[in-house]
Parts: sequence; structure tokens; C-alpha cells
Amino acid sequence: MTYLDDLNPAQRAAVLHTAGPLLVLAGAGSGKTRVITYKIAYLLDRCGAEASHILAVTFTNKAAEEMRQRVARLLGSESSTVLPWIGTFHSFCTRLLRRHIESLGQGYTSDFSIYDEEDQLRLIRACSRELGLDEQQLSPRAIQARISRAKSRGLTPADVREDPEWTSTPERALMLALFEQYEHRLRAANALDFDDLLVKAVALLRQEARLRARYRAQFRFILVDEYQDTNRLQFELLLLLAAREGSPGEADSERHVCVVGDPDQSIYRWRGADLQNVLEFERHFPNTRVITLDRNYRSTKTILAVANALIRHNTDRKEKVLWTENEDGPPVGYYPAETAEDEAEFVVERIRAHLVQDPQARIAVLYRTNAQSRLFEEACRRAGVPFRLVGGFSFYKRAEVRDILAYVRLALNPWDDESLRRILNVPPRGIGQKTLEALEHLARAAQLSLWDALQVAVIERRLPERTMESARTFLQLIGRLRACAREGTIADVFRMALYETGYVQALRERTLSSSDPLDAENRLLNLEELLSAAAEADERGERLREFVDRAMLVADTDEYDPTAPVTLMTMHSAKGLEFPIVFVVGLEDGLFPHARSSTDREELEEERRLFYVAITRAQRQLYLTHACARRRHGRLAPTTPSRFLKELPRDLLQDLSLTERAPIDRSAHNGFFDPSLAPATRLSRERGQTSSLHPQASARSPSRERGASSPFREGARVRHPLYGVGRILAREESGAQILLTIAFPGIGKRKFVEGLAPLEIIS
DNA sequence: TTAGTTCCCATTTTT
DNA sequence: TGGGAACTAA
Ligand SMILES: Nc1ncnc2c1ncn2[C@@H]1O[C@H](COP(=O)(O)OP(=O)(O)OP(=O)(O)O)[C@@H](O)[C@H]1O
Repeated sequence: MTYLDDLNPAQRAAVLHTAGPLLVLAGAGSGKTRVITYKIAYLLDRCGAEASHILAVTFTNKAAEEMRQRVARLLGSESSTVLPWIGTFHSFCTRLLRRHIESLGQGYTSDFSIYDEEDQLRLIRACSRELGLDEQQLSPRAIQARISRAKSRGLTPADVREDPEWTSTPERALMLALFEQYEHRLRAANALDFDDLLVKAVALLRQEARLRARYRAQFRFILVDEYQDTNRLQFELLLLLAAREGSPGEADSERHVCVVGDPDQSIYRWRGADLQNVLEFERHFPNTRVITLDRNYRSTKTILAVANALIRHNTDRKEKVLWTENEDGPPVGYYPAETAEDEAEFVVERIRAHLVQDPQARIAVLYRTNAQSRLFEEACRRAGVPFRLVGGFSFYKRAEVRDILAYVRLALNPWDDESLRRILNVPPRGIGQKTLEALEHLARAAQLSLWDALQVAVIERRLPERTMESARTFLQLIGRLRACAREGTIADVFRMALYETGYVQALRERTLSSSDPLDAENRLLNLEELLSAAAEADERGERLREFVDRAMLVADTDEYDPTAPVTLMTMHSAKGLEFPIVFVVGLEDGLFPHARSSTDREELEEERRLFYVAITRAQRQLYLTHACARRRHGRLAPTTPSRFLKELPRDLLQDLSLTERAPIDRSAHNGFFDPSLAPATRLSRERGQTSSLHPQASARSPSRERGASSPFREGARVRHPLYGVGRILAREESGAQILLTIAFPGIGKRKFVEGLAPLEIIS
């Protein structure tokens, strides 16, 4: 009974309740995730449940992995228990469809490709061009968002004809045509976009009664975390797998569905998350037991009071107040910086102070948009504070990685026109725009895939002689890659996609003679990493398709490393995480709440919930900062503090600009000051902040200090994973970065960015 | 016809 | 700040 003692009575009740539907509604940090985790352990440990009977759904892959580890820890090392399937809805659907999509009878094969947002945008552009639409008028992004929202509600182009969001638009005929074309092309490409993964899984289970019965019998325990942000289709899936069907022979009483969520933390309605899933849960699952948890274990009383005060400003909610036995803790730090650069300096200086005090501290900097990360990255780099950046530049979303993946995806699915289009002339092989257009024309006329069109064009000699040669070589290349995909290891396939395609060769040439050798350098490194990832997957015994699926489904947040001392990420990515120290930055109207979500009341309330999520990530110390002036479109413009700040209790906030010695090194900012800053300076003076608050504008020379603290001195020997051992020839500043020129024997000189490149000092 | 360059745009959040 | 489209040189 040991681990059950870690739970309070309400939590324990939730864990012990294992028959029938259960809805756990609870505030931030009240132990919802803990309930799910413990319940899995309890089911395996005490209820004799088989791992295969349990389906646990989390919001991200990373959360899934963490949960798996926690469950394993609870069960103890002595148990060699197989763990249940824990993952996101999307990965669950992927698995289901890889196995059964052919029964759906819509022409898909189990080799279907998964199209992520980038693929979708390319496809939409292609459709747009084909229909002769004006891109200015209908931005591909907007179309993609709208199509996705419709699909996540389970709507088809036919349904959408009646939908107000669509019929009210002036371009509705065009939009509709585009939607239809998009769907048509996806199907022809044997490809599913993210929404399709859910759409088709629902269709499959709805249509195939036997399959449904089989999975209903298997997954007798279904647990869903972050339930408040599930969409319509995910709810449908839940209904199909777990709602009472009334067919005899089914032991519904033994069936258990447990969903946990917090309506105040619903921050994904903009992409179709539907709170109706929570509100109507009890209607769809009769005899639901509802348990609420309101004791917070995460944050100090102060932080919690601030969070509670904020969220009360939402009208569209059920009142619920969290409490805690934790100590009061320090006041929430508030710092209005003059400029966004100053804000970053302040935050990083504070981080440094915290890390000196407690090297184990885990600190998060949370912002509204990914673009805001840059200043904090630079400030960290300048100060020598190591950090992890989550999101924005996911490894598997980098262009070079996507290019190589496109080769592999094309090898796996010959109908995958988007992948083919992507790499047909990458690296340049003389099959350019005109040839592609000719091929597309042929494909359309003969109802062929682009791949088949290419083959036909070669066989029937429909291309100019020069192009013929390249096209033939290309066809053979993909043919070999395909054979390799069938028989070789994952690493073999990627090696072939890297080298035989000439991709690496082209990049190597660019490291020698191009405008941006550093960029080419970094790309080569990323590809090297991709190859290692492939080799690791081989070692785990993974299949090529699993590896590629995982690459397509990785989310930004999946890169989060819980042991990193400093993490930079969006507030959205921070959902479900916790940190002793949290900085919420950029609290300015227009940024947060974002200008595009400030007018509509519902959208504004979602922004407020987002702030609530951000605040409640903090365990001990919370900082709120903003800048009084910030560069936008390159121009420095004054800003207004976020309206949300006014909603927080004054007495719990401490204005650090009044008491704090400003840790800002003025000398570093000379270049930034220009006349347009004047209003902002005045603004901050009115707050009692004067330039005398910056007495530290000492002669501290940042570059010298950096030089002294860095181990990367000229003459030092370093090891690089790709090039081996070399010697540092030069170390120079270039903007915010420091460039190292390193000579490798037998290879030559290479340039790297200090702190970015995987360099290791050899003493 | 292709490849490289310049210019110009818009710019939230993400499974 | 970067990606994409239009433009231009080979
Ligand atoms: N009964 C308990 N005793 C001690 N600590 C607890 C207890 N319940 C939860 N905690 C701790 O409180 C913190 C928050 O728990 P958890 O992440 O499960 O909450 P949550 O409700 O999922 O949070 P959020 O909704 O903010 O994601 C964790 O650090 C967890 O270990």
C-alpha cells in the first residue's frame, strides 16, 4: 500500500475508482497527472490488469515518456512489468491506421504518408496555384487553419457548405473549391494530415464493428490527461472505444474511462479544442463519478493567490478556488524594463543570481510567441548561461532534415507527390521549374501520381535530352532507395538518402564556397545527428516506418529536457510542467494578450487562461516582466503594459525597478539608443525609474569578460564529432555570436558558433 | 531553362 | 527575420 500514501483522500478516491466513468476536474498543480500515473500503477499492481488493457493518452509525446518513467518507478525495479501503451491521440491513431487503414476501403494503403503543417502548406499552395487563386487574398496559412479547424470538428467539404464560418466569407466558393481540391490531392498522395489521423481512425472504428469490438474489449481502462483541450474527434474516438454500446456480452460495468482536466487551463480552443467534451461528458457517459481536487501542491500561497485573482476575471467559467498548505513564499517580482533588450538582460542577470545561489535550480522563461526567444538566447549566450530552447526550431522540422525525410518518405510511398516535389531538384540536378510544370501537367491529364508521370515522361522520352539524363538517374536513385528501405537497416536508408543523392556533397561544397558556410556547416552537423538517431533506432529494434512516423509526430515540446537548469519556451509548451523559478516575459498589450486575440471576448479569455497556466507553472518564485519599448518590424516603438497586470493584486507584487540595482550594462547598449526611444524613457521615469538606477554602468567590458571565462581560447585543442581533433585558430565576435575558426588536420579550416557547435575541449 | 539574388511581405499559440 | 516570390544573369 506504500505509494497510495502519497495521495490525499480525494486523489486516492480517484485512483481507487476503477469501474465506470470518472471525471476529475481540478485546478492547476492539484495532482491530476499524478492521479493518472498512480492509477496506471494501481491497475497493474493491484487490480490484475494487463498492460495491454490500458490506454493512457497524454498531450505530448514527452509527457507520455515521463509518465511511463514515473509508472515504472512506482512499480519498483523488481517488477519487470510490461508497461501499457501511453501516448498522444495522434500517435495512437497512427498505430491503429498503419495496421488497419486498408479495411477502411478509401484507397489508402498502410504505407500512407503523414503530412505535417509544412507539407499541408505546400499542398495548399499547389492547389491554390492549380485553381489560379490569388495568394494575397487567401493566405495559405489562413486556409490551412480554417481547413484544420473544420476537419478537427469532423466536417468534410460537403458539411462545410452549411457552416456559418465558411458561408459568411466572401471567398467561400474559392475556399470550398480549395478544400475539396486539398482533400482530393491528399487522398491521391496516399497521405493523411494530422487531422486525418483522427478523422480516419474515427471513421475506421465507426465503420468496422468487428475492429471496434476488438479494441473495446482490449482497452478496458482508458485514461486521458489534459482532457480540457481535446477536440471533437478525440471525443468521438473516446465514445467509440468506451461509451456504453449496449451490445450483449460486453462487460460495461468493468469498463473504466477516466478523464482529468482543468477548464481554466484550456488554451487550445483556437485549434478546435472543445469544452463541450467536458460539459457533456456526463451526458454521454451515464453514472459518471465526478471528483474535484482543489488543493494545490505546487506553488506558494502568493503565487496561487495571484493565479486565483487573475482567473476570476474570466466570466465564462465555473468558480473554483485553489488552496495550498505551502508557505507564503516571496512576493511576485515585477520588472518594467526600458527596452526588450534590457528586459532580457534583467532576466538573465537574475537567472545567474539564482543559479549562483542554487546551482540545482530549474528555471523557465516563458513568452507568448517563439520570436521572443531570440533576445533571451542572446542574453544568455552573452552572460555564459547555458540554456535549452524548446520549440520554434524542432530538429525534425529543419529544412535539411525534412529534405532527407522527404527522400525516405517518397521511397516508402511512391504516391507522395509533396515529398517528390520537395526533393526532385534538391540538390539541384537540372530538373527545375519548367520540367516540374510539365510533369504536373502530364500527371493531371493522365491521372497519374507525379512519380508515375516522371516514369512515363522518361519512358516516352517526353523531356529534353539534358533533363532526360538527370531524370533517369533520379528514378534509379529512388529505386535503389526503395529497395534499401525494404531490406536495409534504418541507418542504411538514411545513409543512402544522405550520400547517394548528392545532398551531403552539395552541402560540403557550400561550406567551402558560399555566402554562408556556417549555415552549411550546421546543416551537416544536423544530418550527422539524424544519422545517429537512425542508428539508435536500429539498436532499439525499431522499424523504418516507426522511425519516420515518430519524426513526423514529434512536437516542439518533446525536446524539453527536465534536467536542464534554464529552459526558454512558449507558455503553451509549458503546459503540464513545473519549475521552481519562472519568468513570464513580454507582458505588453498586443504581445500578451496578443493583438489578434484581444478583441473577441472569448479569445481574450483564452489568453487570460494562458497567463493562468504560465503563472501556475511556478513553484517558489515568479517574475513578471515587460519592456516599455520594443522593436517591431525593425522599429523601436513604445508599448503598453499588459492589461492583465492590472488584474493582479498589487500587494503581492514587488516592483523590482524601484529596489533593485539594475543589472544592466549600459555600455553594451550604446548602439541601440535612438531618438524614438525617448517616449519610452519618459514612461519609465514616471514610474520612478531614472537613469541613476543604473549605477552599474561600470567599465565592465562584456567581450573581455567573455573571453576570460570561455574555455575556447585561441590555440586550444578541441574535439568535434564530425571532424575529429583540431586547434582553435581564431575567436572573434560576430553580432551576438562568437565565431571560432578551427583547423582540422587533413580537413582544413572550419568555422563554428561558440556554444552551438558540439565542441569539446581537450586538455 | 535554371540558379542565384534581391526585395518584400507578414508576423500567435501546435498535435 | 526569415521565407517566398519575382526578377535577373548565365
Ligand atoms: N498528494 C500529494 N502529495 C505531495 N505532492 C503532491 C501530491 N499531489 C500532487 N503533488 C505534487 O504537486 C505537483 C503537481 O502535480 P501534477 O503535475 O500531477 O498536477 P496537475 O494537476 O496535473 O497540474 P497541472 O494541471 O498544472 O498540469 C507535482 O509536483 C506533484 O508531485
